[in-house]
Amino acid sequence: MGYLEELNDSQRVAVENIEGPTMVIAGAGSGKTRVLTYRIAHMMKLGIDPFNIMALTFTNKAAREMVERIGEIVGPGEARNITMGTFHSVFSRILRINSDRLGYPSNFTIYDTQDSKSLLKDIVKQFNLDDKAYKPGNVLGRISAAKNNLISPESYAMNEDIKLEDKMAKRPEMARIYKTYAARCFKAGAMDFDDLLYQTNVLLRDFPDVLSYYQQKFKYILVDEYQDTNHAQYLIVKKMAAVFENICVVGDDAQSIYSFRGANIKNILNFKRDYPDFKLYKLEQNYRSTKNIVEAANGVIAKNKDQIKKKVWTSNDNGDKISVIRTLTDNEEGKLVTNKIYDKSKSDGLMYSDFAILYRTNKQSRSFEESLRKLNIPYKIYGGLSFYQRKEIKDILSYFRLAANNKDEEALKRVINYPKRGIGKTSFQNIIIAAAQYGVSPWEVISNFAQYPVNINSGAKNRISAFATMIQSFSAQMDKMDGYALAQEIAKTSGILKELHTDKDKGPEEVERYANIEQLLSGIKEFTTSRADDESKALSEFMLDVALLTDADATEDEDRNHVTLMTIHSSKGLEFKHVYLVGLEENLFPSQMALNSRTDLEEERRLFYVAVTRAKETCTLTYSTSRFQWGNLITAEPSRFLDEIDEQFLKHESPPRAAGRSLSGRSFNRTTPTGGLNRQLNSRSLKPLKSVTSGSSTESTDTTFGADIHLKVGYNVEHDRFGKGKVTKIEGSGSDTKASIFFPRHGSKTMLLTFAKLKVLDND
DNA sequence: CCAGTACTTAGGTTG
DNA sequence: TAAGTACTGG
Repeated sequence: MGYLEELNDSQRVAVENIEGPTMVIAGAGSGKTRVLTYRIAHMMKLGIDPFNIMALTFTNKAAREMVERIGEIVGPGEARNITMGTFHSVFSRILRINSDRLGYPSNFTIYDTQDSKSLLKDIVKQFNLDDKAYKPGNVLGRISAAKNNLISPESYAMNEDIKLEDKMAKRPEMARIYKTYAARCFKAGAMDFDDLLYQTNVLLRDFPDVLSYYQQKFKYILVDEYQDTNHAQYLIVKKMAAVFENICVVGDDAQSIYSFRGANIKNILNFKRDYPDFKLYKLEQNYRSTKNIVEAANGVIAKNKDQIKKKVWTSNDNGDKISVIRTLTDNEEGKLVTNKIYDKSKSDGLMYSDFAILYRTNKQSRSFEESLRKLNIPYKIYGGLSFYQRKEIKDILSYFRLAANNKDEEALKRVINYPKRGIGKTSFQNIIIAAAQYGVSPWEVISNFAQYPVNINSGAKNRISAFATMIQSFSAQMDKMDGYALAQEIAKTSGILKELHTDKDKGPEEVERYANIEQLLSGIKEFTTSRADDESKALSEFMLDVALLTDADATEDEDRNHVTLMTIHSSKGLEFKHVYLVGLEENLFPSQMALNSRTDLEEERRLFYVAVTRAKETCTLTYSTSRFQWGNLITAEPSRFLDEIDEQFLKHESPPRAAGRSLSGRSFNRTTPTGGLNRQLNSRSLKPLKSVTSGSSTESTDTTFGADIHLKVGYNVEHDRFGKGKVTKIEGSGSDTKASIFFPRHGSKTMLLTFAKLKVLDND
């Protein structure tokens, strides 16, 4: 068992003691994942059947990587039999198997946040309520909190405290909305994210045989990031572990940063109460960061009142002090950080993937994006709008959803008139009203007007019926046709491809939208071809988990050498050699909303702790004295967290001022004409930057960057999507330069050079 | 029914 | 500022 020798003493005992309730408190960078991985591998070495192990992780990616590493120790075939994944994905699978108990179809749709909000908006409108008081986000948050605390619509309506709260918040009709929302979801055969946990609880509560089955099946349960579980998750785990009590939770109370979505830090503190004879292991040696970083972070987190006592330490070198840099504007902050990354990568011969820019809020990414683009540095933004939430992807997925589950109301709403087929809002509204009257789903109305008369003119009626027939024909193919073939068929027949393929306005965004659809389709193809013979290749199978996938889960087989931009929240569990933590200003970090309560402020502090401890070698903190917010410049104060770091760990740098350091003098590292541009486009679609400089920027030039790919008529080029082609025309100038290119396989395209992913093959 | 335009209002983190 | 919505004229 050589793997045991790779562990330090405290890690090893945590790996070896596999029986009974166990809590592992793991400081930042203390090898938590390694312990979890080896513990499971060790269990299997001792003869425990992987089918009896359930491991709940924070991201699907973490689960995948862990299975892979366990596979290296015990053999990949066996490792695959572990039930491993996020709460949401593991329990959605369990719910599909047992859906009939709850009256849901096994292919129930998973509504994402967009779907939920859209439905709530409808309901608020239908009830004629004030949409200012009942904003979809707020209403959903309220329902979500209720579900996370296992409060049904009925008990919600009867709870006096809740009634009072809602009355105070000027939302007296909340109970009615919750009830209707739940009913509409149920009728649509849909669960929202919170339902996946809520309904699992219902399942385990109301069906003792089901509970007993899973209690016997999962003799060993492991939960990662336990500090971020909410009440619903806590109860599921507790029930399932009740018979064998072989439950191992791993976490760090100092890194609890998800209370806003119901995470309850008390779960970790109450473990002792639930399992009095539990074993506690602490991992306190940090292997990741320098002494300066570890100790600076310790000093800050010590200011929190509520925490489990531990002393994180490291035997690593002192390393560099933490840099603190002030800039005058957010744009300057962007340029400064980008320049530093450029310089350091060159002087130290580093990969761009050694660098991360972390921020509190997604919108801060903008100034860094702009600067990185200008320096041609490849980057990837994580979070924000994920691939699956893009409009064109959601549109086509809605067809797939609707074909798989006709009752899916939100999918129907999305595509009944997309592409345009003359079915307007009023018609659809009347359908919804009729559906409510008859007590059926909208789909039943539109597929059977004879039985459910609706007040719609006959022309629209015919068009709707034609639409319903089309969907039915897709549904009929669902189990017969190969998923990829059906997806293609739907994309074509629905008119989506044509819609995105029209000859007019083929701007870069249209081109990319089309490319995204193609990417989705090729993803489906990959899915069907990778499936074993005994596994279903149906499109519905592909759809099962799509709503649960996030950007962080995307496999990165392509170019990994990019700077990472992400929120601190998404950086949890990751590490980078060089971390730039930006926007350290009062009201931004800590967030303005966290200033009113001690618990909120402590969570911000934990967030700061998480951010700093991502860094292995250097950590740079920046703040700006002014910042653009909603179009006007606001002044900003440095964050209190800067003051909370002991001066001995800090070095204050002054920003390199304009003299001789402006970007314009620097050459863009144009090794290949398209080098960085490609990756930026792959990373994320970005609108053309109209004026790149704004505010106080001192920068003088923003030349025809990107457009100076030296193309001439007659060149042969290669495009990521369209393959090889020949340039037939060049028009416009500067960043508006357009080229017409003839692709033998796709016809002639006109594209903006600034955005086209072109590679020049030759110039004969 | 649709497309273009004027207007309003954003508080933050995610599966 | 920018995105999303409501309105209005065709």
